[in-house]
Amino acid sequence: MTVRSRLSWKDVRDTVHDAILSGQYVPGDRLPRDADIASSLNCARSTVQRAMQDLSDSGLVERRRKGGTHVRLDPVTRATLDIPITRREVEQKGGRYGYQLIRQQQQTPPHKVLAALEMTTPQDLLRVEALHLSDCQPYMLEDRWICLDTAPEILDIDLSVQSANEWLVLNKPYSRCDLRFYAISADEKTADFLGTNAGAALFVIERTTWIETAPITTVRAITRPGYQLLTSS
Amino acid sequence: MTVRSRLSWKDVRDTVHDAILSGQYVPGDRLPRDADIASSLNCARSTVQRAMQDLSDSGLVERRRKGGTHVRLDPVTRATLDIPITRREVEQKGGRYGYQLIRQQQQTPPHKVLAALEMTTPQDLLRVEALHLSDCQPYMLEDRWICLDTAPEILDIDLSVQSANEWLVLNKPYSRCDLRFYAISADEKTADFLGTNAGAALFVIERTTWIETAPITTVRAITRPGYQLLTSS
DNA sequence: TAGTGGTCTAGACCACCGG
DNA sequence: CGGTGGTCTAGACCACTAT
Repeated sequence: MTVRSRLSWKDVRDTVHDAILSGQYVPGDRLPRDADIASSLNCARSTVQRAMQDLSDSGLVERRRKGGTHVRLDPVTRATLDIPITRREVEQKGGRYGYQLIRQQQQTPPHKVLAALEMTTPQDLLRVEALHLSDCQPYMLEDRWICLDTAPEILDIDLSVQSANEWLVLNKPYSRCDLRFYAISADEKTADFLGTNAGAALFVIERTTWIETAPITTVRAITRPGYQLLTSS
Repeated sequence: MTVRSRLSWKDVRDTVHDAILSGQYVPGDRLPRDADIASSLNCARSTVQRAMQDLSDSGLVERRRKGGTHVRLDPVTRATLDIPITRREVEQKGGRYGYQLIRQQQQTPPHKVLAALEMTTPQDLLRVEALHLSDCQPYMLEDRWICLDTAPEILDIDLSVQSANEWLVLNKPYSRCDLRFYAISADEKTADFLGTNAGAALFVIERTTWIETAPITTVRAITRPGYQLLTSS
């Protein structure tokens, strides 16, 4: 007799995952009830629950009360992205971080910015343009709008020393964050800042954050040529 | 006396989250032990555990045995992306989906492709080039390499009818997926397929999948001008 | 080695929703 | 209405690691 060690929820998850990978269940199929899986694998139902929760989170199965658990008909590729503070990103890639404040002034935002922030009443925002450097080479150009109602303390910060990116992340935790990725052709001014030629294809990250419903900031970060964004494993 | 209903783990999560948002705990601070939070909120420790797990998953806190739970020093913006089958993506945006097979042939992959698939021994792969359409307009150009050892059945599929994208997703579940995003300048041929001009900035999605350690496919999907990728949620 | 998070269990009740 | 997943509890033991 071999003494089997207790099953962990990861074991259960992998068992079910393997059953799906092997074709034992195909998209649309209904899986056994949690309780049945539990008794057939000889573990507690809550262990199965934990395993199925994980499979559900990763987009492989769909669960509904009474409806049971089904292999997703339309599987999605679900990925997690981690976007660190720019300083850390540069340092993690082995570069020496540098930072230049380009411009900082209160001004009336264009409608596009108001819309991104989901603001209804127009009001002046703080606009900050800055350049992040890696080993003294341009790394990322950011054009940021900050809501002074939500983050008035930013006016007391010397943004030529500490980047708005860093100050905000450390001092203004958000409860919601929208991200948007796309490509643009560099215009003259942008190309100049990033040390490339007008027309170069650049990767852009737009990020807008709120605390509850109050807008904090929206930023358009234009990366240097060749920049790539990877999933975090 | 009001009778308080039982606390859910989401209540606990929000309570702790709010304490951090309000500045009661700042980055680096140590939070109370789960057991203490449990008794102070009058719920079970496993309820607190569930809540803290969620906060940890979302990148707000860091947990270590014996070390306790700390507010993350270097908060990351953590986002989840859902990338559906291209046909679904087009349809969800309200377009009529179309598909054209451009070329399909077995050939020796360049080193770059081998490296992406983490293959050591060179061997012929199936290369498939295809164009996805939305309302008869070019939507996405894909250049795909498929590993015939892992997915030999693909040779029996008529890829002029069903896209490799769709067949693979439905029939070859993967256990690992790498994604990579960047921008390129359209070359003549690409511009022609996508109905734009050479030099246009295009957003590119590269995806490579494995089942366990066996490579399945790697694909470079070049999107039409103006394409944007958004976070789910 | 001792403190802390991670997990498992068995049981109970609830919430949702399909038939 | 009844079946299914979702959650809470109380307790136990384990695994990791800071001290």
